Amino acid sequence: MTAWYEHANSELAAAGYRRGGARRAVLRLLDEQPCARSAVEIEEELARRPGSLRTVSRASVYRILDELEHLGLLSRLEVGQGVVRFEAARGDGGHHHHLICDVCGTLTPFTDDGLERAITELSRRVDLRVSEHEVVLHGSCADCTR
Amino acid sequence: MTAWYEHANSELAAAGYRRGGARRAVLRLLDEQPCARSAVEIEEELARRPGSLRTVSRASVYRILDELEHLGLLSRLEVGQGVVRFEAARGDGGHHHHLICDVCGTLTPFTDDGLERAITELSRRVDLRVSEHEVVLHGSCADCTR
DNA sequence: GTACCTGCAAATCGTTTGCAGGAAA
DNA sequence: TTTCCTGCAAACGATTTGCAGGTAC
Repeated sequence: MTAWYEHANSELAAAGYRRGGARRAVLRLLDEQPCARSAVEIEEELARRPGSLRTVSRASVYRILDELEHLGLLSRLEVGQGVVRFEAARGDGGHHHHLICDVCGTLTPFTDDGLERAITELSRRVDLRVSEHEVVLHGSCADCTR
Repeated sequence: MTAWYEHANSELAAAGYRRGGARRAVLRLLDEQPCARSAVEIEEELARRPGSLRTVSRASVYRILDELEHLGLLSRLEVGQGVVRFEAARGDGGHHHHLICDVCGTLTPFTDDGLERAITELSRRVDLRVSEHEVVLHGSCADCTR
């Protein structure tokens, strides 16, 4: 469990949410993920390991993801195939963007300082109060290109 | 009608597609758009002006968008609300990215050379053969911030 | 005990597909 | 006439919602 998990719990408590077993399971699973996951993936992963966590119904997974996103604890990522994925918003330390293989669908995170600088600068000049940004590079990964 | 419209028509002919009235109407509508549109928006817009273009069934809109995307004539954009939007891929001249107001949903195009340079450079070092990229800045627009 | 939390099943909504008639070549 | 193009309606799959029972406080 990382600082994000602790932070998420206190934010939830501060927002008046009660402790619910389903929510804790979703939080812990998301806390372990290296990259964004969809609601269906989360539901299946939780069902796959009844020992360590617990199963959570699909409706609850969606509701929980929605609450967490509204509290700013998750980042939403939409990329290909009309599926929405979420990942822990860990603040500056965990900020990254995504590479997606359009052949196999694999999602990989990456970071780039030059990119961040360019985005910070242009955010100042556009006619929008920018709260978040997201960059996705599409292509074919090493496995699929071979 | 722009060069893109002409180009799209010859690409379609070269790919062996016949001339269909529905496809021409979708092409012309997309040719007029300043920014990405969803299938539903396209269907409604076509139905709204029976004089200049013609109505096209929703299924055909989806099929046509799919064909055009596979021929590289359209760029796909997924941003918020689980809706897929498409816009004419006009080549270097028309390359741009998007600002989205998370309050009212308005989509606005923008361009930035510094951003493009940063992306070109990082595309070289990542483990993906990059074919496209997309940048979205989220926030609240001037109207919604006031 | 009250108000929130959860699961189930039904409802939505964007998108896709099967099929039959109409149009282009 | 052959093959493609379209529309309609049904099918699909992700997401949302209504409702009833369970749980935190």
